[in-house]
Amino acid sequence: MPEGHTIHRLARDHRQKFSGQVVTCLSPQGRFSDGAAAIDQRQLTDVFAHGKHLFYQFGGPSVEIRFCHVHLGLFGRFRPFTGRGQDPRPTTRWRLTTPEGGFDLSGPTQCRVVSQTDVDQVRARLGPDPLSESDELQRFKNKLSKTRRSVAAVLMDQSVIAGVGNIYRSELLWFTRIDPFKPANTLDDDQQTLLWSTARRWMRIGVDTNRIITTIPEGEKVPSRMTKTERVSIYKKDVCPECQNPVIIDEIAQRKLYFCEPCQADRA
DNA sequence: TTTTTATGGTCAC
DNA sequence: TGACCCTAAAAAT
Repeated sequence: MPEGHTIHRLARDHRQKFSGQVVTCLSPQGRFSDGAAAIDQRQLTDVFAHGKHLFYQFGGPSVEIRFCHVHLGLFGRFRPFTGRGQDPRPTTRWRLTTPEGGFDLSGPTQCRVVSQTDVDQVRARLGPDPLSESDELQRFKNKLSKTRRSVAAVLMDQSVIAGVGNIYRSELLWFTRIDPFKPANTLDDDQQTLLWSTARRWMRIGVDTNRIITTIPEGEKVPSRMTKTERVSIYKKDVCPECQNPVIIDEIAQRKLYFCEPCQADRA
């Protein structure tokens, strides 16, 4: 489920539900036993996200601040529960419980207890996040102008733009009518700006709805009911909604890119 | 029932 | 570029 919007939504939900509370932590699977013990019975003081990375901050009186760093990867998943919850499935890496409820985490690429320094190091490697409150358009432009790699490859590079994943990538390139193979440093100012502002707009919708929706015109309200096919324009589609030509599937940066050749023919 | 696929990322060569 | 890690649901058989 995870592109950046999912992670930011999780941060918001978990912060609202659990921060301020003293939590019980376990690792039913066993692979996170030491980490869980290190944060067990501590107070959760904050939860925040940067790109696809999630950070849980633990304080408590007169103890060193610790963080749990979570990255869901492709398979990671949170399952919330109320009350005491069911017996965890055996793959549950981390169970966090408060008196009202908690969550089970399974399948993450990363789930480790780390220091403030570690958090800073992870974040230093990440590029600007379209979901950060401050608008980092200029940083994004600088990153783009420094590489000759294709724009399709670069949009998946978390050090260039943190949080965009494979669906948003295809959708962004189609919406902006940019040729996916165009070198990133040949984009003009309008293209750079449109990519960034569209990512910001879509991903904020993504956090609010907990879904990837890229078909709402700017300024319009998101309908309460939308089918899967209505939510995106090009990803996993057979034909281009603009010109009806067949959608091309190609692998760029190890992931399937969906695009329309005639509509995105703006070669450098 | 088995195989494939998925919104991700790292490391070695 | 390929090998590998992680898990679960959908698709194929």
